[in-house]
Amino acid sequence: MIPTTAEAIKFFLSSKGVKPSLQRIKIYEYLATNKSHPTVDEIYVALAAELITLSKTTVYNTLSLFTEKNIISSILIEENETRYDANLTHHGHFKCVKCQKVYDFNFDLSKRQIDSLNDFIIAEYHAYIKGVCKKCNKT
Amino acid sequence: MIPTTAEAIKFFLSSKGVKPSLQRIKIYEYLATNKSHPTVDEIYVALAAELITLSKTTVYNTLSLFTEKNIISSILIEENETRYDANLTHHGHFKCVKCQKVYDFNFDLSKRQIDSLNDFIIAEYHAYIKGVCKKCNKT
DNA sequence: GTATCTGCAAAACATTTGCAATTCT
DNA sequence: AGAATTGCAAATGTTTTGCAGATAC
Repeated sequence: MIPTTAEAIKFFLSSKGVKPSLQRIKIYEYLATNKSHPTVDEIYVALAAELITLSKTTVYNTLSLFTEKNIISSILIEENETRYDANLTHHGHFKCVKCQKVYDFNFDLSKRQIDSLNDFIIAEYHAYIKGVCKKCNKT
Repeated sequence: MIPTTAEAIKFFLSSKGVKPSLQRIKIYEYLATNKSHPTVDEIYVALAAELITLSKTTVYNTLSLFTEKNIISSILIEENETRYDANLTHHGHFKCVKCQKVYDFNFDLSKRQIDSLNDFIIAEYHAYIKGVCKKCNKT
């Protein structure tokens, strides 16, 4: 399960070899409680209200560190924006080209046998779909 | 089949409603004959030798136009680099984190039933995997 | 008190935009 | 000539880097 309380996050980050500074805890907490797959900017804007000295550099540093340590994963759906996800279970992402929202969908590419990749070492599986979501489709 | 001769490309682009200028033909030809999923820069550098007045703006314009008209597709595997592919059949991409090469693999996400996306309109399917390729794994 | 972490300012890239020159018919 | 295309130069936006000050153990 993904930890969501400050205490649990503190413990979780420590267990991954990351010192749980206030900034790091808050950034992880934001990712864990907002399943919106936010961009760096979204995280920065949301947290800057509370952490008034927060810099974007710290957000970048922290997200890179988390990604390296396999604490979160980065997802690519749109050019020139990287999004982040605290949910490390295998799943796909759907981006609505109208409302820009990113939805999760149930799909595990790792369960598929892919013959042409025999003898390849696989580190990450990603699946994404673009289109128009149910809501936007109605309007 | 993907056209690869200048004549065939000329005809193909016209059939898609795109005027076949020299630059456009050369850019399409590069994509059709180099299955390396090149970046904008790779295309530009490769063609600038021959088309000495070629500008990167034209490469950008042309690739955007091709993507809009569904003549090619853009693929995202790495942050801050968009790659392009003239092969429009459904398939996945594998990027080797050592040699940086991008391989195709056989996989068609569109054939999978994804229940959580019922009533969603789907425009594009993408699957990509990162890891270490067979060759790099041996060395 | 020494390592690490944070954050400002500047740099580095990829991509886009405005616009003038060129090309095609 | 008129419309579309090309390409230069400048602008934009995201991410990275260098470094100084702050913080933690």
